[in-house]
Amino acid sequence: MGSKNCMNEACRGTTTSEWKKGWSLKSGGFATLCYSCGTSVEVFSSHSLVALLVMPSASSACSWFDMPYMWISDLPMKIHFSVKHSTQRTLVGGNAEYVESESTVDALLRDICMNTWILEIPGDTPNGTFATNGIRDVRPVVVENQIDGDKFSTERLLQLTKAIGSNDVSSALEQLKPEESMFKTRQSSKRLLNLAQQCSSSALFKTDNSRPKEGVKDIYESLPQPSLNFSLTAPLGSPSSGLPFPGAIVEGSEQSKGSFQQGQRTRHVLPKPPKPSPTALSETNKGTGGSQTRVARPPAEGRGRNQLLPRYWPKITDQELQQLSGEYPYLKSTIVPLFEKILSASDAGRIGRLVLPKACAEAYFPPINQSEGIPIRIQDIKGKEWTFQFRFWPNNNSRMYVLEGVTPCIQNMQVQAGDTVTFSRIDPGGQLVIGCRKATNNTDVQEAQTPSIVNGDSPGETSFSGVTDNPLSNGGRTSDDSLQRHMPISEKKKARNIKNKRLLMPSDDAMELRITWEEAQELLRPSPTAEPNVVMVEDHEFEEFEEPPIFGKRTIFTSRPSGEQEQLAQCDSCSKWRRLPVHALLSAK
DNA sequence: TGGGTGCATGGGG
DNA sequence: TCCCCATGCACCC
Repeated sequence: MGSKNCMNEACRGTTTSEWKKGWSLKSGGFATLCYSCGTSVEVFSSHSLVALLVMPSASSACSWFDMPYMWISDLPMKIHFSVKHSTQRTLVGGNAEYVESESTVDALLRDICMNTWILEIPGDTPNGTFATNGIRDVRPVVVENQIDGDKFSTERLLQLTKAIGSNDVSSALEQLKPEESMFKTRQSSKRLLNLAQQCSSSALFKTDNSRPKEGVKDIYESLPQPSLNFSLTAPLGSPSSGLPFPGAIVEGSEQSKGSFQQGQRTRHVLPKPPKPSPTALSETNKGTGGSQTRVARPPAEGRGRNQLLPRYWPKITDQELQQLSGEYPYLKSTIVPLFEKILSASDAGRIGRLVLPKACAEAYFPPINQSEGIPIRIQDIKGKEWTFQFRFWPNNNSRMYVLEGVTPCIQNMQVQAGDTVTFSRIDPGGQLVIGCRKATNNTDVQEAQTPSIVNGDSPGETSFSGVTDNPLSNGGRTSDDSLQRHMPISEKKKARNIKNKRLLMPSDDAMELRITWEEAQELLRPSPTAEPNVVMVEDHEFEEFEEPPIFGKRTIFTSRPSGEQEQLAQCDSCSKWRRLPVHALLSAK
């Protein structure tokens, strides 16, 4: 057995009181480090991390960092990290040569924070990788160093660092004056996009020093230009960009941690929202501006995304996206809407099972092989984390995916059947987020309430009272449940058969029909083009029309000089008042 | 007996 | 005709 060397190239020590495990190695196992280096790695891994990305001209800040800086191979930048530790000064210097877009830096830092990166310690340490191990409490701060380096003073850095030290990222960021805002030039946007894209396309970087840097440039060239939509809705990737990042790997040690995220992030793509089309993949909120346009967005790519029905496409406005982003001050810009579903009665019922569209489940949730499934953590938009059981049932040679245990969450969000639950993902990181949207019109509600609209009405009645009953408002048991319990089987089947959505009409229309025949009569009027024939019936003169009456503006009843009642309706075309056709009157009686 | 669980059924796309 | 999925329902505890 040969002598051991510390695998930190800067050390290479051969003697130590204790050998420690360092970063994971491509070849498996961990780097062997001397006690000192190993301890540094431990400290780094177990404490909050503060990363400051600064422009090269601020490289003087490097003198502050007391840890090996991280060279992200294949990326045209260096990031210096240091450990935020109670006994240590928290600051980092570094240089990121290509930083422009706030959103991309956010994405980068977010990824650093929430995922595991394999970072290479600079120098000739081909096997020297370093895992950040998804440090969750990282508070990344992006600090601009203006091209004019004077604006980015050491003093300023210290100010910011002080804020950081209190773990108050917001205040640290707020201290950044607008003129200090980074990322103002467009010059390097592509490179930054690429950077963030690479960061987000894999939670785990495998570095490869042997790869020529030209490859990076190729990726730049194929990147889309940043835009609001891009930054907010588009995952940082594009199929045409040649992603996944060629160096991306799924490290075995981390696979269990987020395997499904890996798979997605290496391929995800979210095309720009389609233009609102009259064919109804979109709906626009009344009286709102463009930012409120609710657009059905083809979701981020996932397994089987192509099979995703448009009805499950997330319909989310830019404004909502921004609101979502607002929930994550430093996570903004990469909330990726995945899919949504209008809650059915059974989804929102007491059983607590939310049926997931199969394609969505298979596209965006971890693959499961066992029927009992796996627990899955999903945050709501308030950041509260819920654990559901994601599982499936065999069903006709297929599967039926459900989320179990959703009742508390459903109740917490105060949603009910007809409301929409949305599933999004924070990228990078892959954290699933569940949100909700209240039904904006009765159609959605009614659709989900179909079971309540069963033959509860006796023949001859014209009431559509079932429409207004919300089955979820009383705990999910629908009114027809009790009815059906007392029905013979055949009647039950009949009742079920009536649950035909195509027979339904929007509630507004139904409401229109919740009137008496007398009231309906007032709405009858002759067709505008109809010419009456005057007929005498039992000495009474009636205008008779060939064409049936139509529903329209209310009619009025008047009395003739003879004392007889007649019904008049105003003609649309000529505005003249006309008598209603006799058969309308007769049938009304 | 009531609630939970898992599968079956059947309408509808 | 196939597949999805909302919901029914039998079984179990």
